[in-house]
Amino acid sequence: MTDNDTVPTSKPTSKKTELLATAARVFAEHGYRATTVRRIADEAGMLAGSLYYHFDSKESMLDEILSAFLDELWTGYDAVLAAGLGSRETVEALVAESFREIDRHRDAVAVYQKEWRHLVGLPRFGYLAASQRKFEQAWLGTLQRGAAEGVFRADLDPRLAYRFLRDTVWVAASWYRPDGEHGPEEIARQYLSMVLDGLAAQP
Amino acid sequence: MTDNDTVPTSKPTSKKTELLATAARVFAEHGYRATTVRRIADEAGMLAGSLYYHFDSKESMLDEILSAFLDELWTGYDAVLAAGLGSRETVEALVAESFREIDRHRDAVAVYQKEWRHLVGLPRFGYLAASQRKFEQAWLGTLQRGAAEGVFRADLDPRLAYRFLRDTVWVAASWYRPDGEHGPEEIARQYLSMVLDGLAAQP
Amino acid sequence: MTDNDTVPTSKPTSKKTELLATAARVFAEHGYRATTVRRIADEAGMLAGSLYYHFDSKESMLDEILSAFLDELWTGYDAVLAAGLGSRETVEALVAESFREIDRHRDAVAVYQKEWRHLVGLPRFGYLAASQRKFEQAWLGTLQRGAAEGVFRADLDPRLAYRFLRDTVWVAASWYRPDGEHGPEEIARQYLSMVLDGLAAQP
Amino acid sequence: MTDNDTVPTSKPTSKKTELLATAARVFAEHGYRATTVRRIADEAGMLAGSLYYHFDSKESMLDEILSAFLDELWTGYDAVLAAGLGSRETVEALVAESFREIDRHRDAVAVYQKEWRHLVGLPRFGYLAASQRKFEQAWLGTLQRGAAEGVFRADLDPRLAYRFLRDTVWVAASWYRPDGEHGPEEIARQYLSMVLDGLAAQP
DNA sequence: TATGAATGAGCGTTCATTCAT
DNA sequence: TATGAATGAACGCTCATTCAT
Repeated sequence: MTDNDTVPTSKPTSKKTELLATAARVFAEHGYRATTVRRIADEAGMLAGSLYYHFDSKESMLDEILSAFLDELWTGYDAVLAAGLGSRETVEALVAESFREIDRHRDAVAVYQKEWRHLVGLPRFGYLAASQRKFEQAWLGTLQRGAAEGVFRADLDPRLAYRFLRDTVWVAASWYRPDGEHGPEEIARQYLSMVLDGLAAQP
Repeated sequence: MTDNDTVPTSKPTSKKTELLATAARVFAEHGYRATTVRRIADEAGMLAGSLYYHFDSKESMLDEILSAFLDELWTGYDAVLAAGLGSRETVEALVAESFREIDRHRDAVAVYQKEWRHLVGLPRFGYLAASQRKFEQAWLGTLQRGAAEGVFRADLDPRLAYRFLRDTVWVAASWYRPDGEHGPEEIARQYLSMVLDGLAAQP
Repeated sequence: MTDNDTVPTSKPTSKKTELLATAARVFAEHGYRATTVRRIADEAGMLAGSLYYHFDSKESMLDEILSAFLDELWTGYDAVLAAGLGSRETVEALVAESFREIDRHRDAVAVYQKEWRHLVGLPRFGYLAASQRKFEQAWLGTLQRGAAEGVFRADLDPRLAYRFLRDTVWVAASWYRPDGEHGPEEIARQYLSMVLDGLAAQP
Repeated sequence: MTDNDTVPTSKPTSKKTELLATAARVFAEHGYRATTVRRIADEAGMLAGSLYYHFDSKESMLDEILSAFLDELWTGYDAVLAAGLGSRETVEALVAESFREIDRHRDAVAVYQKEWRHLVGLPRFGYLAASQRKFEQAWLGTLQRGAAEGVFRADLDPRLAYRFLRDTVWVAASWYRPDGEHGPEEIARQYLSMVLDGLAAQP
């Protein structure tokens, strides 16, 4: 019996996963283009060339970061959408889920926000466009359903309301840092309060 | 009498101004880093080296684009702030002014949004930090004044409300395109309606 | 038993050292400014960009060439100055050491001669000025000591004599090529004879 | 009667001559390659392109600077050589003439010293090689005649003595600045004393 | 698995030069 | 005579990528 027989007991975050986390952090901080693969390697304690044992290219790192994030996002979103909630409860649950994803994938979200516009046209990143279509259907559909039911205001351009809601939530990724008093649930609660009831005092 | 006799009545946009508009457009579309000076020159119909007759560097183009935008922005903001309006009217006027600036400097705003985080630490762009401090004072002060006067809700974290409002307005630059039905004033009106009164139907 | 069995006995001049020798040769021949890094790379059998694996910049090549030369020069000079020789013997030993350095670092000396005036003001090359001050102290001090002791003529402007001696020796680097009959020791001997006793026939 | 009628009374240094003096000064200070034509134009108070009304190229400025200097040098040298002096007096007169030329054409001499090696191979500057051949004949011949006559030491390699004398005089151009006490004649006198009689005290 | 060394395409920039005005 | 604007070639340098070891 040798050491090789033992199963690793520490959580099996593979080297690859660690490298992706490092890359995501640097991409988020400096932008994808401005990040050199040498910089990623430095922060990972290896030489630039060595990364190519783990990844085909810098672009494939970006690809894996974004698709991993979107996979998790849709796992959460799909669960909400399948739960058969009312339209207001659906919006609340989607917003809460969004802030939870921002909390868990902050770097990936920041990278996504910065880069999707330049990537969406590339064949390799075709899934971004697909995700965005599905995303818009989910949100816009919920808002329109709510407007028809009298839960949401009917006097607003639904597309404008959709963009307002979408941007308002996701831009938070650029500054949101979890701390003692503002966990993702608390941020979500306050955001929902602002978005649904407005900033103006009730008369 | 021929056209040649007339003095040009359209403002004589200098070559430099035209080049800055071209550069801003390309920066906005592809990002500052990803934009090559050869690309800018191509779109301006000249060779890359020729740009250096008009500008010291690629960075100085960016500088001129951003500072021209901020100068105009503050001209508008300062007028609003000096008008002695009530806090709600001030917010309405600032939002309207913001959409007007987005309309007139769409490319510059997009560049600003994408790049300020990487620029704010550079000595040359120190004015960005100064502008941001002044910006926060203006908005946050107005929101707090309104909360104290009972015009805005007092149960919200004012910093969160400030960020919400700020992001919500400026992110619009990334998708807003003026068209027949949605001029900047109309967009501002609808945004204000959402932001102040919320998306939920009134009970 | 083949050649492959023998351990290389020649000192293993590193790639970096070889590249510096190549660079020094090209700098000496064409001047630092007129030398392109592509030219150096060509002569080293690589591409221009590859040089940057070994060096930070063209300027750092120059820096390493000059500081390596000055280090060796001062090793020799310091040994002479510490030997406690008489003033005439000190001059003779310094001249001999100088020609030995010219012989071993001919390219570096030529580069030094051509470029020091443009470099001495740059912070990076501050050590050039320090070296020159120390150099002048060593030579001028020795000449003045010899004049006081009656070994050297006392009717000459010492600063003029210093410059005369300094230039006279080092300019030789621009034409000196070692050959069978004129090794550095022989050149030094004849130079000393001219410098100390003059060209005129003794009456 | 108008101002236009007056004949210029100041010496008619043409614009071209002024520009050449400016160019020579900048070439001497920074080197030919490192000098931009824009810099010359700046110092002359015009734009770079304007220089091309006066000169064909940057190289032609260099050409005119060097050939003007050599013309004057040879006027002086030829007069000395034609005077039928003894060999020692010839050497003394040539040295004195050299320092006079250094005094009057300091910039041109400095440029010559720095650049001749890179120019001598170019067809346009073929006259440099011709001048150098003639120069060597004049000096070497005089030294050899003097050695044969017993005026100069016969135990020295004449070529070495020639180079020693040549370099020793002309390198002075790199540091010589005329002042109250050291005019060209005084410098020449002291140099001749060192060169002919040596630095050592007479026994 | 990782390294050391190199590649090659492309980047921002410089600069001598041209030329219509 | 001089200017303003442009050209085009070349420069120093960067960087994603490759590959023998």
